[in-house]
Amino acid sequence: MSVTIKDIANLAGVSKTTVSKVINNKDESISKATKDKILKIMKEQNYVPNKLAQGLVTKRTKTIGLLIPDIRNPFFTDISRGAEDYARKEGYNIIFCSTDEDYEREVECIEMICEKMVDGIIFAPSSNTSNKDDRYKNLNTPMVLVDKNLDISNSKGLVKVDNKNGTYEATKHLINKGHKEILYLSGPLKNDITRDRLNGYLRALEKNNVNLNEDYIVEGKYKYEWSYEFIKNMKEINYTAICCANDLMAIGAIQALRERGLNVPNDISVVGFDDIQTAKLIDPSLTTVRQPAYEMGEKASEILIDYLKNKDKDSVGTITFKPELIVRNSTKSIE
Amino acid sequence: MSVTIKDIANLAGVSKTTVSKVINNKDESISKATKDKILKIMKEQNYVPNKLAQGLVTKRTKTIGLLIPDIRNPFFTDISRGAEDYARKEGYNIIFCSTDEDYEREVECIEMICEKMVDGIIFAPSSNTSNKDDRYKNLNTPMVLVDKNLDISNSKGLVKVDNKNGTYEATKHLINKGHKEILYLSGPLKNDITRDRLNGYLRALEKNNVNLNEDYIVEGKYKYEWSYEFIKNMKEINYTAICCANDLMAIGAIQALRERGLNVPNDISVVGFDDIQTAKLIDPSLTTVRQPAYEMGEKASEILIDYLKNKDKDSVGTITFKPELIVRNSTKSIE
DNA sequence: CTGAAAGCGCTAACAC
DNA sequence: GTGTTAGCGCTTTCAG
Repeated sequence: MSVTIKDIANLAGVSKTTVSKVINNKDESISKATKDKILKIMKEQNYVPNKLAQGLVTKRTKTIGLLIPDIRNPFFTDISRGAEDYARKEGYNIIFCSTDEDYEREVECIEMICEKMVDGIIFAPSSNTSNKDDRYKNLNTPMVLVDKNLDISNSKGLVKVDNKNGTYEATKHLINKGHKEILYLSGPLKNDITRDRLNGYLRALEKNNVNLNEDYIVEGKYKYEWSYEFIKNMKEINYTAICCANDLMAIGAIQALRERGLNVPNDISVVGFDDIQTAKLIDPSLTTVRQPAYEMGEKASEILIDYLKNKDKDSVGTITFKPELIVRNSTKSIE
Repeated sequence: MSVTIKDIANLAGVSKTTVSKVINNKDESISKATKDKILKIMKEQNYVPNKLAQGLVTKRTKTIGLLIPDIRNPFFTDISRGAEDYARKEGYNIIFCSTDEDYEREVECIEMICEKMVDGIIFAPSSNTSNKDDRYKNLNTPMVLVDKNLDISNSKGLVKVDNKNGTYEATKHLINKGHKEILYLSGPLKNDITRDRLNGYLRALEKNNVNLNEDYIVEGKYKYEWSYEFIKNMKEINYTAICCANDLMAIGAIQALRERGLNVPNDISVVGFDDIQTAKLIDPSLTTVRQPAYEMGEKASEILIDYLKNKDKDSVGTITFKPELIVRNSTKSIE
């Protein structure tokens, strides 16, 4: 069937060992003549070394597993691409699994992936995964966590984004533009990330001596439809700006305001969070907070591969990325 | 280090063979007692069979390679997820590689992936990849092509979308609404897909006895900025509808029309192609043509895995998916 | 400078 | 019902 190291050795009239050495560039001790000969034959025969066999003896497969909730979520799409690009540079491939935030699936996927002897795992746990759980305990495959921490012994680092800082900057931006009545549309507060974002809003008010009006904080859903309905049905619009926990909510709010005859940004300013593609395409384009997802993916790969290169290394701890405020046309100074 | 089949065999006081048989469910001939014992020990020891070793002897790794231009392109994101979901159901994992439409990278990635002994490859070639090239020729890994055909011997099928039919339906929709002056904004015509889409437009006119005005066909770029500038700078708006080769162009056109004081859909109707997320979020929401990317990914996986199950199977030939017209608020009957 | 031999963890005939 | 043996394609001591 396909050509093996043995075939090359026979053809070249040398031993497998010698061929192996040139494959792996451990050829200081091989004469130029035989080396060239082997190389030539390998090329002619279109030989590619079987990584399975290699991996079996070296215990390194040069592939890493990527576990994310859903590749279709743009945040994770970008993380994946970042991870892939860094990995490729280092000669690694990526096996990916979408877990749909499903606990059982996470466990299944980890098992599948470990069987394949990946060298390491980049894992973005679902928001429900409990820290208490010990199902990942027996794992000795090294892991880098993304976005959410887990108390596991083989973790080599955590890459996350400073959500609090994101809404902090967004809110500060509004305050700097003279807004003091700022509605905050939050996602479901049972979730850490959601709470961090809310805290950023609160902190920005506090730091800038803006009074907090509890009524301005509304817990909702991370959906266009939710914010649209909410704003549409509000009795009174007694604020000059809205800070939203994600872009979809911001876009829904803008649409509802428009239908109520209010202009964004002239009457009301709106900021979002995420910087989805739509943010720059709508009218007015949306001021929002971009998460450096691609860079985070790269970093996760980097930490994992660095560790793989030097297994004495300790966990790098938590690497926090700062989100970036992108100012567009949905926010405006008051008056 | 990690526990092997040998350890289990020793612990259970049986041979590796016996353990192997229960691992692979070839246990008709194993007594219930020993089977249970082995199972119990495997569980206790947290044993997972090493797929590398298995693969080395069975010649099947249960992983498939996925080669796409860019995972961040939503069309390919959805294809990937479809492929992944079907593959998982069948016990396969996916290694993915983004090629950035780069010819050299495609070749590199295929090589990397073949070394890892994937059982098959799902390949969406870059638009520039020439049929003439023979670099993929020596491959004996089976392949299913997506979106674009390639003349390779080991192809087991091609999954594509009927682009022509897509613009045909979109144009027909406009004609049905009474439009006769329909501007067509095309992408770069060197590309097959782009030409197919244009042909759909032409065919719809012809079939419905609408005169073709050559001036209505404009070759541009698949970008928001291009159509925005183009419409913004047009001397005369002498049409009642625009059919765009993708959604970004449609959205750019709508923005430019708005800035020229024209209302969509009251003054001008606009249709797009792709159904990106933004399409339903903008105001007015965009009538467009959705490509069944997820389903295409599933199908590609299905074809490949079917073949893997029965290697006598011939190529299934070309499977063509019909795009779906999604009618929203950017189109309206004339008068 | 090169090769023989052992072994990675597993499966698959074929005996017993 | 269960075990023996050979071998998948490769790397790695260790000799020569």
